[in-house]
Amino acid sequence: MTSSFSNLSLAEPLARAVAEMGYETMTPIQEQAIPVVLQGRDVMGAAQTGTGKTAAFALPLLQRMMKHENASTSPARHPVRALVLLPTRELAVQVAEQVKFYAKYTNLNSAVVFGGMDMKPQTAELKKGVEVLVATPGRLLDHIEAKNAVLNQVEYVVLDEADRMLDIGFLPDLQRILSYLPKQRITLLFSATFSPEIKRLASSFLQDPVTIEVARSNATASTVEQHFYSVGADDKRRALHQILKARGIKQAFVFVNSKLGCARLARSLEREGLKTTALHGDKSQDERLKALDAFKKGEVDLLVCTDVAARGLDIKDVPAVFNFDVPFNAEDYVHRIGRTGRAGASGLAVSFAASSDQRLVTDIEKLIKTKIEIEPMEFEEDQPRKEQGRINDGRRMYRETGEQAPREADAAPRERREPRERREYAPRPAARDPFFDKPYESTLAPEAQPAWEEAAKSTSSRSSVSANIKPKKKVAALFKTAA
DNA sequence: AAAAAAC
Repeated sequence: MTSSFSNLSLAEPLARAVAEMGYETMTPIQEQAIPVVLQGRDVMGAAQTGTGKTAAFALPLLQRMMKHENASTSPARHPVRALVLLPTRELAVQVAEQVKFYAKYTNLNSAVVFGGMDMKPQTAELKKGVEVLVATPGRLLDHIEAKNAVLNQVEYVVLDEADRMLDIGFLPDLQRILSYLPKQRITLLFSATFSPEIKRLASSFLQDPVTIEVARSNATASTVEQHFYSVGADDKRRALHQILKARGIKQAFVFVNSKLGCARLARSLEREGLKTTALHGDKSQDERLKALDAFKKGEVDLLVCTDVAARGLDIKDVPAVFNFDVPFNAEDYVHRIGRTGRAGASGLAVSFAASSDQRLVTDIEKLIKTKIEIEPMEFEEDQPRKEQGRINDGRRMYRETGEQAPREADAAPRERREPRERREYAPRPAARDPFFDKPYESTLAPEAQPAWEEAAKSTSSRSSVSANIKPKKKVAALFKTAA
């Protein structure tokens, strides 16, 4: 029997917010996780994308915090009692909004801190006193080091998208953050994907955890129709146009593997008449938030993005996801296509696989335990390919039709060009630098060292390679090219 | 083969 939120006997202020949200029946992950979190147990929770994981931890957490209000401190001060960590800034914003909504009738304050934006307003917010802090790792460390955030009274830590937070790129920051927290605390990990290694690593962060798996982890939502088409790189745009048209798709995520590819594709599609915006990590944070907002409001139809948008983003009724490139990690496939088919809605996921992507497709097949047929892409006849080539006067022409492209001035207005972006796309070859001749020294703060060493011991050899070794590899590469 | 996360 599925149970409703009303049987939960949530505190009245929370029940009111839940009702306002329109929630009635709990999703399976909510049904299973909420009672366990209310008991104060550590949790490792896996559930498919789009099934309400945020509410599954936020509601019971707020409920407990209301019950044990100011248990450990004087009422005059508001120390951070719950910390929620996320792997991208946009996700931090989204989760913070949700937490704020659930807590709106309680006395609990919440705030969000993330990089790419001015420190000052965040600092001011923190000084007011915040019980629930939502954050991305780097900026949180900044605030900790600036003594804007004191975390020694944290009772709850949530790692959302936990497998990402524990991966090699985030682990050092995460370790440092955890080293500032009391050892006695409740830790909650949530994700749609958990590899066996990550599960093992995760258990070293948890005390006697309850594992909740409402579906096999790594499972895709059954409401998403998935297709793989065999398409060469040059035909992908044509294929995209055709499928959008044939299936009458109004809005879609279009995932690309690199930031440069993302910026280029967005520009091409815009020029080809599609309402498009790009979201990737080389844009300013302001532009990132604006791009996402425009897509949410339906002002643009296509969000061309990197994996910055692969996880967690909850946008209602997006009917389709395109993998313009097959993702390098099979897990990212699960997360990417999880942007559609949310909350029981139906969705379409279309991936373009070049022949060189065969291995990646096999990886995905293994992960989701589903046979993938790569279908041939059949193009409608007499649709001339409009490939553009440079001609002498610098103007462009369409190769196959011979038709000349409009002058820049006549063309549709482009997005404002960013000089910064261009610089980063054309890095100069690295010069030999005396720095690299010195042995690498850890830049970790001394107080973080023990935690770091502990992590190195407890993780697999692959994970322990992280921050210390990488620079050495670079050194080796430099010597090779120099020799 | 890349992206993300701090200045």
